[in-house]
Amino acid sequence: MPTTNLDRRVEARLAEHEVRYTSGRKAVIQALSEVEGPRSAAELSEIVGDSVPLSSLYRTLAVLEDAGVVAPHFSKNLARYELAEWLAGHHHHLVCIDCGTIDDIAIPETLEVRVEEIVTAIGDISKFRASNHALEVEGTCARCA
Amino acid sequence: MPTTNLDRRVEARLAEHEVRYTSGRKAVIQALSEVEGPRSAAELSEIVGDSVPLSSLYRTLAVLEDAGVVAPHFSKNLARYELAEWLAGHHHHLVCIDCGTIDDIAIPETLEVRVEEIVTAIGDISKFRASNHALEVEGTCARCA
DNA sequence: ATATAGAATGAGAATCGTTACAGATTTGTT
DNA sequence: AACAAATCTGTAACGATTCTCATTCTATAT
Repeated sequence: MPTTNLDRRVEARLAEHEVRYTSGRKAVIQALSEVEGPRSAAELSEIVGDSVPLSSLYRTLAVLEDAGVVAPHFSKNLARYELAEWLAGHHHHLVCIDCGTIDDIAIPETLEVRVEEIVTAIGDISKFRASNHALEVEGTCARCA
Repeated sequence: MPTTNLDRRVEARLAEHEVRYTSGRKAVIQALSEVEGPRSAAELSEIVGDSVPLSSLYRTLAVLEDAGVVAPHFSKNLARYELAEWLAGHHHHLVCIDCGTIDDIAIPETLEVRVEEIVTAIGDISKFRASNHALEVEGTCARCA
């Protein structure tokens, strides 16, 4: 089990939260780093196999979420997890209204700047202090089209 | 039970889908029209009381969603419903990272146009057919600030 | 190296929100 | 009133998630 750069960053973050970077947690991080978008516990279980039992998987996700290493997304009554933005980079979401799959999409800097301008404007007209944002685009994915 | 303008619009929409606008369905619509943001089945049950049993409430929400009268919103493993955008108006969401509350926010037309341009651009660079969108702004709400 | 304390694990039971089922009731039509 | 279809409702079933607790592991002190 090689220690990647990602591993090092996760380990450091977990250390701040005084929890260990165990092999089960490593397996989940590894799995999440290999897929495109958020994945449910069941989907992750498919990937990691018997090495991480379902009950441990759920607990692992809770620990990782708590430490800010992964972030949950909810759709169709089920939670899907992905690496937090400081690990995966800022991105937006394409949500398929047919199959529920969520794909990440990073947009060109020029567009991103325009999104940020809008978010700033929203902060100005509301009593809300914005710290992050995501554009959720709903529609039909290539597979369901 | 007076028939409001909202009732008439909902009734027409349901008629298109060949379902009736019964008193239970009316009660749910009424409840949703009186609150600020999305509400879960349990929360709605609190409002409508015994007049709509929980199992009926769930089925009612399914019927209304099917007809496009209400729209679900997922967070923390539970579905919250609100009136569809053609009834409540297009809006975005302010998600408080502290208390979890989601507030609706409608933005000025000039900003909305810019959001739509960005969504269109995203559709162009991906193989995704966008039908709707929502800007999810994360941050701290006035109460938690 | 070994002992020890705290952290982490794993199998199964329990819980929660939600859906499916089936019989009873209501509605519109004739 | 009589009928067929739509709707309702209590209960059972279900899937996703959380909890429990006995066991295993790990870091640290000795």
